[in-house]
Amino acid sequence: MSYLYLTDFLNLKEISSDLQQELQTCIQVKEVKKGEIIISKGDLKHKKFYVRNGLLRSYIIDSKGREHIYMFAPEGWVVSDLVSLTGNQPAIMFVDALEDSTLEVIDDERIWKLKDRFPELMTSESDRMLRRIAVLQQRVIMLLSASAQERYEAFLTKYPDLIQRIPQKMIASYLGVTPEALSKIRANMSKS
Amino acid sequence: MSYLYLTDFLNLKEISSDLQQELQTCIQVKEVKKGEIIISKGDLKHKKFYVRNGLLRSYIIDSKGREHIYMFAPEGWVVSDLVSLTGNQPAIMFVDALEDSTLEVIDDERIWKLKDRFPELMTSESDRMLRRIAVLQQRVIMLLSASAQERYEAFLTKYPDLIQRIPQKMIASYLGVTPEALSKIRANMSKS
DNA sequence: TTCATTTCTTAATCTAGATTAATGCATGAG
DNA sequence: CTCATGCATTAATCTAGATTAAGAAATGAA
Repeated sequence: MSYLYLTDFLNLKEISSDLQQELQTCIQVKEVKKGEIIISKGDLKHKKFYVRNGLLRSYIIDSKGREHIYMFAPEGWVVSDLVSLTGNQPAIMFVDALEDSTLEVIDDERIWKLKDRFPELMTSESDRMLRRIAVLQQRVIMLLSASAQERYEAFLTKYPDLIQRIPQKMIASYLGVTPEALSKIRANMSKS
Repeated sequence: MSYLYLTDFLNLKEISSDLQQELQTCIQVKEVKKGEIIISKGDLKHKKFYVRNGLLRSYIIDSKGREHIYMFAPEGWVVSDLVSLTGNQPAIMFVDALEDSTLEVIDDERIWKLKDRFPELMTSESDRMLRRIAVLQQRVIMLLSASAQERYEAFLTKYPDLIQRIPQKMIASYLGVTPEALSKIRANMSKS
């Protein structure tokens, strides 16, 4: 039954049964509990994870010991420390589960080898990268130009379904403000 | 003589003369003067530009009329409003020249058509996207976790050659601070 | 259920960086 | 060369959001 998820992961409408079968050997299903850490800073052979269901987050811990959330990954998203991973570097981020989740561990090297025979894999990867760039671009623009309240409002609009699933203090961290500041903003907003 | 540049753009060591010839038809050299605007917000059929030499920047203008620099593009870089471009949307950014520059205007649709015959084009594009993601990731992390001074110091380290070429107020804009704040930071730094 | 641990909220301060404003310097156009 | 416009600097204020602290509400483990 995981064919469905793979197709989704690859963002391909049509997928040949040949490719389907090959891809089966490139993924491995993994169940994780809420709170479980999947990638730690320093990990060397970390992986890419497709979220079948549940919710993950990736975050850094800065030099002063503060946590900053880089992204959330609900169902359908892929998380990893992409930059470290492709550069064969130790991870600089942590990834953990905010909910019990079902993941597909992606064996990227194996998929890489299929690219000659299935060029559509390249297209799919480009698509996914472009979407990541779009998210990051928007994030940079918001951090540069919008107030804390504006960033929160944009988050509400963009990810309305995530609000109920993520503790406020983590949304605050994602937005680059303290939990206290976000609380004040919310109080203000509900007044007017 | 522009073969050299194309090869560089594609990030390929070896390039077949067949591909080389095809690529010639996909680029067009363009000279721009300092101050010239190359992409404006709202533009529909905007392009991708490879900077052969010179220096460009891309920036947005927010709802309050403030300018925020999204990136600088010195020689060897590619600029465009990538997200809008691939989504066939009107540009949300401006791109202009900070120095007289020589550009290669890239006809992406035409290159796209070559991808079946030259799969190495896909690899090259993926590489470039990944590097863009790496830059954006670092930018988000800095904006979330570092003080204005720390961001400036990181900029100095990462782009030492750009300092002399870019007015201070534009570096300030890139870092997300006012020119006055950056000036104070620099005064502080030179004291100690 | 009960207790302990987080999370959220409110409030009093504090501070990095914004705003405003004035001055001296470059730089480029004529 | 001269003037005008924009750039960098300094300084006086102001403010969004940080910090600190404490209590209330929610969550979770035993």
